[in-house]
Amino acid sequence: MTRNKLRAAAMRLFGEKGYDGTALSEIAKEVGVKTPAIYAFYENKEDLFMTVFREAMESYNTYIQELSEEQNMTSARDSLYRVLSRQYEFYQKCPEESVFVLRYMVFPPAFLKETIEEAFLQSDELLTKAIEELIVHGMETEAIRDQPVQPLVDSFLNVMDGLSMQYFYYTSREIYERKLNNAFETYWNGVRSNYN
Amino acid sequence: MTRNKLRAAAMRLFGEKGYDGTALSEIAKEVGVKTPAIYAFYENKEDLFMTVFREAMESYNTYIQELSEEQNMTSARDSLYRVLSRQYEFYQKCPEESVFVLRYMVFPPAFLKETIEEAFLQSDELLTKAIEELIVHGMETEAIRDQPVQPLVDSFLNVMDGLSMQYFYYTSREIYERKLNNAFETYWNGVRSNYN
Amino acid sequence: MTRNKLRAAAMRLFGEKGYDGTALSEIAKEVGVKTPAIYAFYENKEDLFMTVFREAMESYNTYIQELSEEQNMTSARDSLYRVLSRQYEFYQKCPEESVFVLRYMVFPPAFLKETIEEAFLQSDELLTKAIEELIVHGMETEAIRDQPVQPLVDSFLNVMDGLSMQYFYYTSREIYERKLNNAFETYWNGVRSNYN
Amino acid sequence: MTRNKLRAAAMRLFGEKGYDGTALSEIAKEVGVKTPAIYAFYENKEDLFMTVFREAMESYNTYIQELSEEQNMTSARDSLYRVLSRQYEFYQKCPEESVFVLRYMVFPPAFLKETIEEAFLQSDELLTKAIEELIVHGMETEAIRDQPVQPLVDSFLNVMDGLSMQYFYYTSREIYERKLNNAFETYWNGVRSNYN
DNA sequence: TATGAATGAGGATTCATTCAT
DNA sequence: AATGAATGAATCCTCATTCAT
Repeated sequence: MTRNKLRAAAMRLFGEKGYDGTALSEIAKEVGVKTPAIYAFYENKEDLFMTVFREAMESYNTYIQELSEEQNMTSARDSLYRVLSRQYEFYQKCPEESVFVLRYMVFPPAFLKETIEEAFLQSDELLTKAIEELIVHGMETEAIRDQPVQPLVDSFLNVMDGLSMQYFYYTSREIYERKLNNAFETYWNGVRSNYN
Repeated sequence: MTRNKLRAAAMRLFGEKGYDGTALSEIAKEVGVKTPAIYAFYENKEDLFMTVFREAMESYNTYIQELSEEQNMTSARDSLYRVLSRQYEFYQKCPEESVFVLRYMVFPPAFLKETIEEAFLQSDELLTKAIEELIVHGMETEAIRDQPVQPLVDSFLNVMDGLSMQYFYYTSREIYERKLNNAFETYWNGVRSNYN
Repeated sequence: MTRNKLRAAAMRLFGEKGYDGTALSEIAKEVGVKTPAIYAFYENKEDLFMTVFREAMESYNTYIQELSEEQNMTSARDSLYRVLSRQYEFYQKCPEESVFVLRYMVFPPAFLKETIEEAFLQSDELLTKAIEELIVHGMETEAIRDQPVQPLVDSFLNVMDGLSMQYFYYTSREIYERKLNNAFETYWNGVRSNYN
Repeated sequence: MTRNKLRAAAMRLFGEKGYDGTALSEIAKEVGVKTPAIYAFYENKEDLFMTVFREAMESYNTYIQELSEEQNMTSARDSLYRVLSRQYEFYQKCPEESVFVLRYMVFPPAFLKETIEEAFLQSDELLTKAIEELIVHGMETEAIRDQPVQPLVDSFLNVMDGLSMQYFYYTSREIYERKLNNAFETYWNGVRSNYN
């Protein structure tokens, strides 16, 4: 119980204030426990952080994995849009995990640099593959103009990354949703075939 | 002299390791001076940080401002592309400033949250206006299909933000350049008129 | 069972790393038990230490006591030599007890200073008496030159103390045995009568 | 100034209470300074300890070195006796250094084991050589019976080691001096020639 | 302008100990 | 007899900051 509450508090605080900006005492206090209690569950600050990091990554990867699984029946347009809105959903449902992942993906603490690079590459590959399938499927059904696939994947990922950043500095829901839709629409215009 | 060296070192270190992760002693050491020397030039850590922050923002804003100024003669396509490549140039020429701006734009330390939000909004407005002009110009010359402007601006900014993030986690130059070109091409495809 | 294993582990670790340098958790771990289990058998760290201390002293004293008991039949030379070799035997058979006794005899933790001084004096007296008897016996049989007894006792104890220290910093068996024999030989030369 | 006072306080406290039993705060308090001030002069606790250790060793070695230098004119008996009384002098003049050296020679903290063994061997060799010269000199002048040298060196060192230990647990000056004289007398009886 | 000395505040971590189970 | 959870006290150490020089 305490173990999990600690994990949750750590996720939130590390995400919000950074590794160095978060004192173990704050995490403990948030859980209603004294600092040394943390050491009953985690070896040290790094260990707590790593545990949280792994959990956040897993949570994020799970969400990505599920993309490939539900793609099937829907149109390419819908399923690509679905990717963006699922990402948005994830940010809303798991704001702590999201901030955490984003923060440490881009600005890992020194001791995590390598681990994170690996985790990132792995995650990136998964996502790339999922998007690729959707796009290929779109070409097969002629929703997307026939053309080299990689550029379309690249630019879709670019849209996603852009939306990631923007989620965190446009706090207004409406503005974000507008941006999401507009970004997607332009992307779709750029890739779709002229038949529909 | 020392004052400037301190600013530069602070820029680099605050950017790389974060506000809390950077000790004044590290900054001093990088400059070859003892910690208390810092206090001859800056009131305290926050002051040093703020100075650096203002400088980075100014550097970034200058680069944006210049966008509007040189837009004129070239085609809309070229000038939009120019925006992306200038951003890229900025990242390459001023990597310290870039990391710094990106980091504190997205993850400001608590005491800076408000200041940064203002600075961000201001900067964002500048950029938005500049892009808007380019796009309107593009429509006037019929390079861009006639349509509401805001969505095109939104999605261009989205492309830019995406490229920002990607610059920091795709370390390979080639990959990044490919991604930049692909993102732009898709964007352009999505907005251009069918005449060219 | 556990009680004894704890005692043994404590003996070894307190002897090797000192009172302050040994954490209860180490002792527990060596026994394969969690720290609080110690409190089922011992009141606290001091109590455990004292128990161990008493045991080590008893073990040491027993060995000394036995000296007097077997002295009888043999020649003075042999029985004095026997004292040194029995001390050596003790070090080899009970290395933990030996280190422990030596360490806390010379460097008792503050809270034990008085207790240990008493224990030491008592032990010293026992030993002194035993040696004295051997020497007197040696004079009676004219193996040892007739002369005041105390100086001979003093210097024999000095030889013993010297060998104690040396045992702990000359790790090589051979060197130690050589030193033992040489020390004894010189001593014997210094005290023996000229008849043999 | 503070640096030296710290060294002195550390010498005393480390010697008296052991490495783990001595808190930096105690050392600081003895000097009339707050704990962090220590870090202006020493890297950390180990560094302070090592500095003190080196100083104590040097002090001890110097004393040994001087033995060889003044040996010349005096009789072998006098110069050997001189060694013991100089050792005694050293204990009295530099009680802190003495306790320190003895304690860590016999019971080094784990992180010092190797360093100390080296230091010890080196010191031991110096001393051995010095004693050897005195004894050889004694044989040349026929004060000492002609015989193999090593045993006489061994047993003299044994006497010295014995007196080391005894100095620390016989607190009475008179008793110690008696023991010193008696030990020496017996030793000398054991080695001297019969001519004098 | 720069430094050495010093400090208060705070941070991670260890440890002996307690208590409910 | 043994453990998991928790804590108070203390330890080493870092850091921003001050001040006299």
